[in-house]
Amino acid sequence: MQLATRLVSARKKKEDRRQAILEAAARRFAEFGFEATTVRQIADDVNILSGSLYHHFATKEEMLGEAVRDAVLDQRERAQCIAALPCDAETKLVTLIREELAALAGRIEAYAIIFNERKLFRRNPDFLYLMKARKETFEAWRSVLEQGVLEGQFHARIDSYLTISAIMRMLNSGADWYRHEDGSPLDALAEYSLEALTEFYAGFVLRSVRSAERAAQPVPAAAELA
Amino acid sequence: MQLATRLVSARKKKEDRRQAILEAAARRFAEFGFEATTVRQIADDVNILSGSLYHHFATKEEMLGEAVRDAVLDQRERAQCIAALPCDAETKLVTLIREELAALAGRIEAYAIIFNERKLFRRNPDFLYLMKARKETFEAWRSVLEQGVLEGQFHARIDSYLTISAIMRMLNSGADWYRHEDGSPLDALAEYSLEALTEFYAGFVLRSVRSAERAAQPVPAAAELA
DNA sequence: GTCTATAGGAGGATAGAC
DNA sequence: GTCTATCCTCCTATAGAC
Repeated sequence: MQLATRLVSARKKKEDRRQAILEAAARRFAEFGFEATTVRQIADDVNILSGSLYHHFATKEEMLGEAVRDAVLDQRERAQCIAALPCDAETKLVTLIREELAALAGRIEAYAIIFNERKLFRRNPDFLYLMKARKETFEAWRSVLEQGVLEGQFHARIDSYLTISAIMRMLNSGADWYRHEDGSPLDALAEYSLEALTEFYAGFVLRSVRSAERAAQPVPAAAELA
Repeated sequence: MQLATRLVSARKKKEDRRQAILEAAARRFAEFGFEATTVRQIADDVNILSGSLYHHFATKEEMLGEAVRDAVLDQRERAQCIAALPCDAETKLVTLIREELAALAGRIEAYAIIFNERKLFRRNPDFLYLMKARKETFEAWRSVLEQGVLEGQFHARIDSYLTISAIMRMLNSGADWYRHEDGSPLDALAEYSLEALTEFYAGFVLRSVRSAERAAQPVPAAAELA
C-alpha cells in the first residue's frame, strides 16, 4: 500500500471517529438541548471518556457549531439558488417548500438544534455567521414573495415580513416532530410522506398568498433542481 | 387595625415576594432557558441570596411550573369556551386567533417558556397535567375546524391534524419574538398592533381553510367574549 | 424571611502516561 | 487517540443563626 493511500485511509478513520462523536452530540442536543447535555453523556454514547473528546474538539460549543453548520449553509445556498431560477414565483415558492421539507426530513436533528438553540446562537458572537446565513435565507424567500406580488401571482396587499416569518416558523418548528414523549421516532414526519407534506404545505401557503383571481388554479409542481 | 386585616395584609406581602421571585424567574427562563438559568441569578434579581429562595419554593422546577401554569390552563379554558360559542366556525376561528394573540402579547414570557421547554415538560411526569391541557386545547381548535368542514365553510379535504398543528406552531412560536439579539424588547409584537396581527393571521389562515366558493367573503370580526 | 455557611455533587476542561 | 487522574468552578439544595 502506498504512503498516500495510507494517509488518506488514516484521515478517513479519524474523520469517522469525529463524525461518530458529532452524531452522538447532535442526537443529544436535539433531544435534550445543548445545556442539558453533558460531555460525559456524549462520550458514553461513543464509548470513550469525556476527556478524550477534547482530542477531537476544543469545546462543547465547537460540537454544537459543527452539528448545525452544514445544514444552515446549505439552507441558504438552496434558497438563493431557487430564488434565482428562471421561473414564476409560485413554482419557486412550491420548490422552496418542498426542498425545505426534504432537508428537514433528512437532517431533522440539525434542524431541531438550530430551532431550539436559536437564542444561544444569537447571543454568541462565534455563531454570527450562522445568523447571517439565516437572515440571507429569509431574504431569498422574501424576494420570491415580492416577485410574485410584482408579477401579479400573489395578492398585492401582502406583508412580506409577516408572511415569510409565519411560513418559516410553521415549517421550521416542525423539527419538533423529532421524537415524541413516548420515544416514537418521528410522529408526523413518519406518518406523512414527504410528498404528502409538500402538498399540504404548498396548498396551505399558496391559498394564503395568491391573488384572488388565481384561487382556483392548480398548485404547480416543484421545479426539479439540477 | 384588626387581627384579620393584619393577617390579610401579611399574606399579601408574602405573596408579593413570591410573585416578584416568580417574575424574575420567568424573565430569565424566557430569555436564557431553564437549564441555562441559575437560582443565584434569580436571587440576585430580587436582591436576596439563593438559599433564601427555598423558603418560597421547594425546587427550581417548582418555579418553572408556576411560571407557566396559569397561562396553560387559561389557554385551554379559553379555547374550550370559544369552541362552545353558539356561532359559526369562521367566527370561532378568528376569535381563537385573536384571543391567542392577545394572551401571547399579555404573557409573552410564559408563552416563550412553554414553547422552549416543551421537551422538558413532556419528559417530566410532574408536568403531565400541563401536557394534558395542551392536548385539550388542540382538540378544541380541531373541533372548530371540523365544525367548519361539516357546515361547508371550510373546504372538505382538509387534514385537521396537520392544519391545526401548522396554525398553532405558527402562532405559538411567535413567542420567540420576545427580545431580539440587540436587546430590543419585542420586535414584531411591538411594531405591529394586536389588531394588525389578528387581521394578518386571521386572513392568512382563513384563506387557507375556506372552501373555494367562500374565497371572496370578508373576514368576520372576532366574537366579543363575556 | 433572610442571612451565613456549606454540603455534596456534577459541570467543562486539562496534563501527562501509555 | 484513549486512558487515568484531577482541577476548579459552579450548581442545587440544606442547616441553623438571627
